[in-house]
Amino acid sequence: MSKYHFNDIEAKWQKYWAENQTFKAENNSERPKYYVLDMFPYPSGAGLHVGHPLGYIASDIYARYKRHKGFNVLHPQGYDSFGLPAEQYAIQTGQHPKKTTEENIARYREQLDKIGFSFDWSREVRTSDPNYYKWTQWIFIQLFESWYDTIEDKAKPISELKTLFDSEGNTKVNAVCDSDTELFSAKDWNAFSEEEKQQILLKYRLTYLAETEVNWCPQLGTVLANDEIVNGVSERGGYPVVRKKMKQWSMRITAYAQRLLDGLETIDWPQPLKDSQTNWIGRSKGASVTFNVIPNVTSSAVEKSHTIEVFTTRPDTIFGVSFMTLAPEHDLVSKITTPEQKDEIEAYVEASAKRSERERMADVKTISGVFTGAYAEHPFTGKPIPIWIGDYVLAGYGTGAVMAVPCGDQRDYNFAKHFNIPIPNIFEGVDISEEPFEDKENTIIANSDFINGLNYAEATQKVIEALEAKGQGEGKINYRLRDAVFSRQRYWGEPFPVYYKNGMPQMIGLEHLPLTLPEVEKYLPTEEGEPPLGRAEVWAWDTTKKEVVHNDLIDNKTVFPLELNTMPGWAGSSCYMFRYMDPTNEDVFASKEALDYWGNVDLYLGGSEHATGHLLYTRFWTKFMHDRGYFKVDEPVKKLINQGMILGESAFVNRWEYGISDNEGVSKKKAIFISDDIIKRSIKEEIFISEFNNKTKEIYSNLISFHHGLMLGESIPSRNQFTPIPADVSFVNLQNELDIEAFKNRRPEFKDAIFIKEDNGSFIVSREVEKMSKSKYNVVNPDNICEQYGADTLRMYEMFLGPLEQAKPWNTAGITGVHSFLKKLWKLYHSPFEGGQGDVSEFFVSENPASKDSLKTLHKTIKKVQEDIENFSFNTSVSTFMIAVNELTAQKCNSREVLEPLAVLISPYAPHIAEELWEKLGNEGSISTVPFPAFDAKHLVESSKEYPVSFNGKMRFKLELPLDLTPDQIEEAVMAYDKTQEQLQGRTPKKVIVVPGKIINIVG
RNA sequence: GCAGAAGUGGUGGAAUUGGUAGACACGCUGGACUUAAAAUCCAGUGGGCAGUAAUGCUCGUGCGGGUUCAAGUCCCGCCUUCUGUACCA
Repeated sequence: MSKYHFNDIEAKWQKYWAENQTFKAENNSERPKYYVLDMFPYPSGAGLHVGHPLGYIASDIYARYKRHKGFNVLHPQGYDSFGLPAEQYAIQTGQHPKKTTEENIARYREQLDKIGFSFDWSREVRTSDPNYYKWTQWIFIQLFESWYDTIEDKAKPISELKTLFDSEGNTKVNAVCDSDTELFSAKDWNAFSEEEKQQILLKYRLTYLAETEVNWCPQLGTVLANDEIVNGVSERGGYPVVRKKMKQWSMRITAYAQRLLDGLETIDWPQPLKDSQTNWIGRSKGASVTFNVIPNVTSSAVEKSHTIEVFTTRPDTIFGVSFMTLAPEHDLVSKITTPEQKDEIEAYVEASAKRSERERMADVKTISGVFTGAYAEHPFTGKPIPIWIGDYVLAGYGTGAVMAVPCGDQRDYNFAKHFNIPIPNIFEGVDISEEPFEDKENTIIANSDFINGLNYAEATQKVIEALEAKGQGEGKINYRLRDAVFSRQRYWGEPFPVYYKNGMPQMIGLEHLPLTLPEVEKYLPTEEGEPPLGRAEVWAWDTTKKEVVHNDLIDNKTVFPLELNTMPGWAGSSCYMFRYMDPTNEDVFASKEALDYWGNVDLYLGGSEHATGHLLYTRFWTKFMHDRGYFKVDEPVKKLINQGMILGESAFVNRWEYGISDNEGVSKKKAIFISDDIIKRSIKEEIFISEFNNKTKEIYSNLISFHHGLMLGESIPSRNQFTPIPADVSFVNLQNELDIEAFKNRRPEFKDAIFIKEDNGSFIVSREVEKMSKSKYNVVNPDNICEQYGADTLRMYEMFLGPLEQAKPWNTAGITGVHSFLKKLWKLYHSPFEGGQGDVSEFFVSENPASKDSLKTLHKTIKKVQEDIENFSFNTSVSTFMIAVNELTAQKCNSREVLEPLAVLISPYAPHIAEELWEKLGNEGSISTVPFPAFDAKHLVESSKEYPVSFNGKMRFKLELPLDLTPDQIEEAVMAYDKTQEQLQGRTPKKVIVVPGKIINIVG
């Protein structure tokens, strides 16, 4: 006995860790804290594939390393367990999403446990657990009860705002609010009805209910946030998205736009991720300008005076305005359109509303628009400017209207050219007959009254001053970021703690939370188009009994209807990292002591796909919680690393498209699959048809006669004569040979297919690297790897694949190298059993001092591994371990002095084998908190160096010299050396470069 | 279009401030052990040329220039691939 029985060893230690709560973090500790967090997993039905644990393994190594370094490490894990897939599955099967979610979590847990992570499971949270979402609802109420003060630049309780309104109205209040908020005095305010007051306060609350234009996805039956839409279709499922007006809860994230930008300076996140947040927030500096619409006396439609507000980044070009364009959805469109233009405008508005976002994006080339018949007055020249509508102007950005300056903007230029609108030139010495002049750095303004001859900056300044003097504009900063829609018309999410009294939302008292999700008989919207919660029969709030009661009791006096929407996926994941600090606290979100002790996350590992969604919302909520005094910190994550995706190597069987189309159609066509090596060879050697014919004839002679004539062509083979059909990678071995029977069983439609094989009888698939996913049949499961090679091998191999941040394909071929490394490591601690046979050996370490060489190996390994971990370069430390074990094996090292620290060094990477060896070495307890071996430079001190000697930069030979020589002595020694003279062949060197301890270069 | 990252053997990848390019591993080739296979162990392995050989020469880090005694690494100009993002006024 003493082979490396990894299965037994791993099961033993996983059990030990669980029973002894080895990785439980303390909220009170003398040791310094360190918080390592992983991406919050959504427990999908497909389970984990080998790509998922990559980041978890890296963070686990780091967490374990930090424990060896004496830190109190918080390394929790939990589940983001609300979400669409479970609900879609529920709709299809009728199973409660709670049930499938729990099953999926159980499977995830089993898989995670097998890999040997050092999670503190006592802190597990699940977003779908009422004890957890109670606090999500609580945060929602805090947001509802807050407004944003733009002077102090922080969120404050709404009660303070009411006090201000009581005493001075809203005229002097500096707050973030809806753009249509009207001004009122204290007197007005006090005269308002309670309902009117509530209506006004909604315009200030950080979460508010409003009629907003949303992205509606009919197939998913819900609205989506901007970051949930990719290329105009839903991120999940890829369904079309249309624009629709709905009453929705929104989050006033725009209040935090500037702070979300500024905060990026303070955190150590990858630049690309910061860049994408910066772009998403989209800050641009310019001015808002108000244009007065010229009343049209002949038109009854234009009676009132209207104004159009626009945002521009180029106030300096204001004299170049030759028309204005409104988004088709703009409120003014119906009000200013003249009767003559009415039909045409209405047709255009209707057509553009029907166009999905995707269509609009797909065709950016087509220029379209309609003249409204109305004119606006230029603020300086007073000239009339025609007002158009066009869908190149987006309703959602700025004010949904632009002052068009065709000479200085490509889109305005295209529009003007297309509709023959004049293009006045306001740039000095620039030809705009072919294209606009968009370069603001080299602008000199002309034909522009009081700003002639000025550059961009000067002109902008002057124009803003002039606009302010006229009361028709001001300098302004605009953000692309929109308020985030927070309602989803779905079942499987957090219920809002909200009921409606006269249509006005009311919060349920904090002491009555959680408001738990009701039961429904179906997970679909109601026939009336209400969300699934509309099907719940017990879903009304009794304000006297303070409980949820049957809908029949609704009287709108004491019993009121509850909100039917649920919260989006990001609700539960925006503050979870803080709840881990005190996850079982029933009285508060987390105790002040716990929040203050742990602060924020020191290291987070996750993919870059959450850049503009989850990671932005998390920063927003954290800043909000900070403002309201709950969190000491205002950023959730100090350092963030994006792990690269592990890609799958898909396998394809190549179907020969031999072009048969008999009278009865393609369905009769027999599938012929051709082994990939034959195809490659055929293409290379141009032996296409004859080879296939011969092979086909052998296997299925009837086919030749059946398809006679079509097999005889002498066309030159090419790849496009073959269609790659995906084959499950589990049916393919390391030699790319397909298990044909297994393939046929999985794909019955090919059970009669013909397989043209290699001469040796094998069938070779072609390979392609793609994203790993169930739909591509290229998923590799970690469980099988753990079973076959062990978790320690899996952990080390995932790290060995390459740099953490880089995307890389998974290829199981290399895993044997890592596995045999662990076997060699094991062997190092064992010696042949006396009188035994073969590889039978027993544990053995000697107490004798280690050799100088072995100590050198150990210490250079300590140095390198420590540096690697701190630089997150885990792939290189795996190589370092291999080198160390190879060297120690060669040195026949069996000394405890070296082998004991070696086990500690390797334990973050391969914890199970390290624990086992640690125990065999006679130690008590877990290796996990043993101090990391100290590096001692004295073992690396050398007395001589084998210098590479170069001639004109090319290394020719090596020369061993003592390290204590001066450069002059080195030069002397080199020049005296035979080989030097041989190289020089009598020439005298021009120069000799000596870098002591590094290199010698002889020039000449 | 814009922004970012990356291009090194048959493959994954090393090379920390410019200083021996290809560490480590896979794969492949040869050998040992075995009836055989697996496993294990040993040796070799960037291309080309010369040599029986030891060895020597030469070309080589996407392409073209440059700086330097010395460039995968620094500078300038291109090419390709990937990843975000896109009518943002």
